[in-house]
Amino acid sequence: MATIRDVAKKAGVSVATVSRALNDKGYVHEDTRKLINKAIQELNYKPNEVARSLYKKKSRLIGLLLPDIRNPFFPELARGVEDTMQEHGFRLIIGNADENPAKELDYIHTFKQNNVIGLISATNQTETSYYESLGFPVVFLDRTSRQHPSVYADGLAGGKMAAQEIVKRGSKRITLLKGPMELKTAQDRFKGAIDELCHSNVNFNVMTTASFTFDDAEKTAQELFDKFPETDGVIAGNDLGAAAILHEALRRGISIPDELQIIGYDDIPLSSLLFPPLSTIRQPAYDMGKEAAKLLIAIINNELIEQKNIQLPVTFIDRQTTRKVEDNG
Amino acid sequence: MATIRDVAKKAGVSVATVSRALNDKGYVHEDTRKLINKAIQELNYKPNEVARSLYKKKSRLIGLLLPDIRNPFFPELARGVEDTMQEHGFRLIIGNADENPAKELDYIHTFKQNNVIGLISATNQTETSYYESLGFPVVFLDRTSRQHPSVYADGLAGGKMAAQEIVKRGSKRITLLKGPMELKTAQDRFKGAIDELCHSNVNFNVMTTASFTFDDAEKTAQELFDKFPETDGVIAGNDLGAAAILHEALRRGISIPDELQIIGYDDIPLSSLLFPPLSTIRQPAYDMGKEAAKLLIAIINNELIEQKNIQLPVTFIDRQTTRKVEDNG
DNA sequence: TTGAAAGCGCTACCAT
DNA sequence: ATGGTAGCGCTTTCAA
Repeated sequence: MATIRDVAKKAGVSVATVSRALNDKGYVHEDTRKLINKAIQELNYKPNEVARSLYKKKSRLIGLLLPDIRNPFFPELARGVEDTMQEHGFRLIIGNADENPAKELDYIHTFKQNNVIGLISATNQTETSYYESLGFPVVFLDRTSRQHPSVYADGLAGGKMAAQEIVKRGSKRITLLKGPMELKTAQDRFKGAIDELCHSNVNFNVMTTASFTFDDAEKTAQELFDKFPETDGVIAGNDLGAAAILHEALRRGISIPDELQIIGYDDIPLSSLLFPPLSTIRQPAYDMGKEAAKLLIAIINNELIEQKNIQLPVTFIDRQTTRKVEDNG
Repeated sequence: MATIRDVAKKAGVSVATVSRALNDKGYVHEDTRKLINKAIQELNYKPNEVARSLYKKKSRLIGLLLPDIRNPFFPELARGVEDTMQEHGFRLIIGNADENPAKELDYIHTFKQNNVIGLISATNQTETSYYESLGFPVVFLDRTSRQHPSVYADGLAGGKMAAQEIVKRGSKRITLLKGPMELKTAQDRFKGAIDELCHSNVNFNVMTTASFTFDDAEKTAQELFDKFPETDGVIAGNDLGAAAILHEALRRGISIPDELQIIGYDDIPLSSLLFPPLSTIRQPAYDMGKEAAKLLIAIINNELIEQKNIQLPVTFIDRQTTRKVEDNG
């Protein structure tokens, strides 16, 4: 591996000059620059980012912490972050916290020890103390926060919307699935839904799901039909949960959406691939990632931030697990 | 951030002694060690990995390069790698190459510039020259290779198995979906299937899918039913593709599995959540990730490797997009 | 058993 | 416009 010394020697200049040429800082004569570039070419020289980072105490690396890489919502988020970071010359290192505080802390250390220049965290932990005095800016993604900059979708509105749409379409005995307690975003959408349901003229009951994983989704689905067989409308905590409900309903020969309506949450790519395609509340995952990246970059560049908590709107995606609305006039 | 100097000062010893204590190298008196540990505690000292890495030219970081983080197969792979690496004290940095050679190369540079100690690559590019003379070991995952160590599932057997099972269950006019040309693993399973089909007594035709993405899967599904309406059995290139076929078939009112049988490939978590649940050839993604991690660690530790190309078996998962087999005697 | 000092590759200050 | 050099935090000889 060629070093800056090798380049300097080959170009017949000092390392200081090479460094200046490399970073476009200070004066470098045009001819000298050409000499240097030639040497760089010939040696296939790439600056050692570790040495750079050691001196500057900042790398070009951004940490991205995901709670569960297996939930399709998060890769989508990650892509939004990645694409934006790429454009701005930052590189992403992704950590998967696995809904596990110990792993989360571990990754935060790794990020810190490797001099990341900033961190985007999409984990669910309430333990915000991990993020204090890290020495680099943090943006929370898919999570609200007062103290830290954050990007999230409007969960209250989303929950309300889900309830409105399913009621409007005629469900009378609704089961509302409540996501994990510790997940603030899940609680928001739950709260939005329950508010709306309380103000409407329908019966409903509430079931709590332990987590947003495949396994728990399947368990919850089974339980739902055993406990509340008269349900004619389900508002799920996320699309994975909705997919499991849909699956179980079809298995039991329940006709969708005639006997049972289902509304999911997230609009993960899989949702349109289900049959019938899933009606859901769409969170703009990719855009959320993009916004978080832009926000972090702005902070890194010390731009003044007009809005450090960005809330993105959600939309109802009217597919085929809900009936066509009757009134339209 | 406390440095090793601070610790040394506080403990009243030299930095060299602290370093020795830190790394369990050379002699350190028990009393001195206690003093040092106390200082480390009080200062909440964490060694700077960047400085370490600069000197040793090796970090504790492992690069993992994924072709497409949105395809659920890869997060599964990643989890296998991650869990094993975690156990051994290595940290993972994940890059998403997005099926894009430029991004792939870019990540390889990032890994190199950040002194990763090893790399696991699950990308599809045939461009193996990127991986020459990197200065650290590389293990290919979900990809065969002669020159480099690799871990993959038996695609030939998988394709053959898919064909056998669907023929055994009575499909007579089969459409075989062929994955992207540049994807060696896809070609293997295709080859396995077509070999078997040629030796059997059924008609079949072949359709090529552009890529293994959600969008292309949907397009291919539409096309299939337009072009080959008489198809009574589909062997898909992967589960995403199979899900799209299933979706389109149900949309057109085709009864599954009575009129049409479908076999997928991968067994991603979503497959059992579809309705009817998808019959598929299972690749042990998590285990593949684990094996790749173990192999890389062995190479890093200079252990002698008895087997540098590890092939894992695939299995047929008999769910409900295939009929029950008739003969069983 | 311990410490002084060199050096990993780079940047930035200060001379020239 | 260019170069010498200190120093980022750590590990590792080598000497004591």
